[in-house]
Amino acid sequence: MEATLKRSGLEGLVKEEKRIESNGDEEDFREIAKVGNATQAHQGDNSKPSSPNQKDLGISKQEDQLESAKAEMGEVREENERLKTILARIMKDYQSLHMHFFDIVQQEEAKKSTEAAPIHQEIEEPELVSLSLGRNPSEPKKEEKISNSSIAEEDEQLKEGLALGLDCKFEMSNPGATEPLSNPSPENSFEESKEEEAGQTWPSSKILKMMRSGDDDVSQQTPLKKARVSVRARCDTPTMNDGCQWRKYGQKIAKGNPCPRAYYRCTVAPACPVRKQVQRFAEDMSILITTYEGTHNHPLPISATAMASTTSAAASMLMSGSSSSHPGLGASATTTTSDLHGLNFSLFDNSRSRQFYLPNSSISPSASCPTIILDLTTPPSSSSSLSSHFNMLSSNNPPTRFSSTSLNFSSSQANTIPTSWGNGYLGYGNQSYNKNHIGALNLGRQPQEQFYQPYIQKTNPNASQQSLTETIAAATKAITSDPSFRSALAAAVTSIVGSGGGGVGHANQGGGENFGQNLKWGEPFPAITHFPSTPNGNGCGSSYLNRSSSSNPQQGSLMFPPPSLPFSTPKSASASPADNRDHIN
DNA sequence: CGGGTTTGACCCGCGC
DNA sequence: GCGCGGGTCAAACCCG
Repeated sequence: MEATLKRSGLEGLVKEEKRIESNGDEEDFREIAKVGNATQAHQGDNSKPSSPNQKDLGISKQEDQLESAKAEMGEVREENERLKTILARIMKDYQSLHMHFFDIVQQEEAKKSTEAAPIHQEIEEPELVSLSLGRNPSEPKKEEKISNSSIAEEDEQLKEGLALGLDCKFEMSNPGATEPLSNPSPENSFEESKEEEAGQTWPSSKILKMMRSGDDDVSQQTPLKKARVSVRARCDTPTMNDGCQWRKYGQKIAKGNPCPRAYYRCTVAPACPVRKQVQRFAEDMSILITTYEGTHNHPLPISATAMASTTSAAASMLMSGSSSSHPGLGASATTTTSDLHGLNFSLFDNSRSRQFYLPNSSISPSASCPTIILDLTTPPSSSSSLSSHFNMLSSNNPPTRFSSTSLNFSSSQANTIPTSWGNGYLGYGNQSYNKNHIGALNLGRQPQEQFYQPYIQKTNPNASQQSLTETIAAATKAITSDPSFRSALAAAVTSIVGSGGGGVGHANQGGGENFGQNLKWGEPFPAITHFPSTPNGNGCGSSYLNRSSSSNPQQGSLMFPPPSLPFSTPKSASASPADNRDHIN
C-alpha cells in the first residue's frame, strides 16, 4: 500500500523529470517538488494509523510493518532528494548550454561579417558563398566542423524547444538542392555567377529529375517540403514583373476561381527549377496572386533580386518554422509581437483557425507544400497610419499538410500600388541599395516614411509602387540582416512551433549537407548579380529592368536619396558583399 | 524563323 | 478502383 503510493509518486517524479529534460521548464520543476511533497505527505499519513489499535492487534507485527515502512519512506525520501538534485543540475546545464549556444552563434556571425567585409569584386572567393541565401554546400561543412562538434551535443539536448538557432533550414524545391555538392543554392547568388564564370554547367532538367527521383535519402526524408511564396499585390497587368524572365507553359482554370491560373517557368537559365503561378484573386480581380516555387540556380538580374530575396527570406522563415512544426501543437492562438528597429513584427499562431489567408484557395498551393503569403494589399482597417506593418501570420491550415504563413506588408502606400514591383526600383540591387541601405529595418517607423515619401513622390509619379518594393526590400532585410530581429524571429517561430524546434538551429547545424541550401538568417542577401538585364516588357513593371541600368536619365533620377539613412544597421552597412560589389559596379 | 503563347491531352496524387 | 483536380507536356498557333 504505502509502497504503491511511494512508487506512484516516484514514477510521477520521473515523468516530470523527463518533461523537464525536454522542456527545461521551471514550472515543471515546481510540480516535481509538489510531487515530492505529496509523496512525503502520503508518508506522513501512513504513519498515523499505527496508534489506537496496536495494542489489541499484535503490536510487534505492526511495529515491524511500521519500521519497514519507515525505512522505505526514508529511501524514497532520499531518492526524491537525489532526483531533485539531478533535476537542478539538468536545469543548470540547460541554462549554460543555452548561453553557450548563443555565444557560438554570435561568434560565427561576427566571423562571417569580418570575412565578408574585404570582398570587393566578383572574384572567386568561396567565403562569399556563406553570404548567399542558399549557402554553398562546401562552406557549411566547414562551419559544421566548427560548430557541429561543439554544438552537436547541446543540440541534442536542446532539440526540444530551443531552436533559436539563426540558421534556417531552407528547403526549397530546387531539385538540385537535393544534391548537396552540386547545387550551390540558388537564390540570388553570386556564388552562382562565380560558378558560372568558372564554367560550371548547370545540371539539365533531366538530370535534376533523376536526382530528384533517384538518389538521396535526404529528399526522401522531406519529400513534400517545397516551400512556396505567394505574393499578393494589386496589379492591373496580367503579371507582376519581378525582374525575372518567365515563359508561360500552361494555363488552367482552377476550381473555385473563374480566373485561369497561369503557369510560368523561369527562362533566365534553361534548367532553372523556379516556377510561378499567377492568378487573379477571385474576390478582387485587381489583386494578383503570384506564387513562386523553387529557387533560382543562376544569377539573377538585379531587378529580380529584390523579389527573389524577399520570397526566399519568407520561404526560409516558413521552412524554419514548418520544418520544426508540431502537428498538434498550439492549443490556442498565440501572438508574438516584436517591435524591432521600429519594425512591427507580429507573429500569430493561428494554428487552430481553419481557413486562414487562403480564401477560396484562389491560388491554392498544393496541400503538401508549405506556403508563405506576402500580402501587399491593404486590409481596409489598417491603412490609416503611415506606418507599415509587417506582420507574419502563421497558421497551420488544417487542410494543408504544412503551415501556411502570411507576411503582411500592407501599408498605406502599398494600398495604392497598382502596378509594379519595380518601377524605378533600380536602386535596390545597384547603388542605392548599397549606399543607402534602403532595406531599412524601420519599416514601420514614421521617420523612415517621412524620409522616403517626399523624395519618392517628387521623383517618381509611381511613388507608391516604389514604396512597395521598398517595403519588400525592407522586409527582406529585416528578416535577414538584423541579429536581434533574427533572434526575436527565431524566438517567435519557436513559440509557434513549440517544442518541435529542432529544425531551426539543429537541422542546419547538423544537416548542412542536407540540401546545401541552408540559410543564414543573419546574412544579408547578396543576390546582386550583374546579370545582363533583359527588358521584360510584360507585366506590371515594364521599366523595372531598364531603370536599373540607369540608362534613362529620368529613371536614373529615381535613385534613392543619398546615404545617411539614420536607421541603417551596421551589419547591412558593411557586411554585405553585395554592397561592396555594387560599389564597384 | 525563332521565341513565346495557347490549349487540349496527359500524368499523378489524393480522397472517397 | 475511380473520379477529381492540380500540374505539366507538347503540338499548334501567333507575333515580331
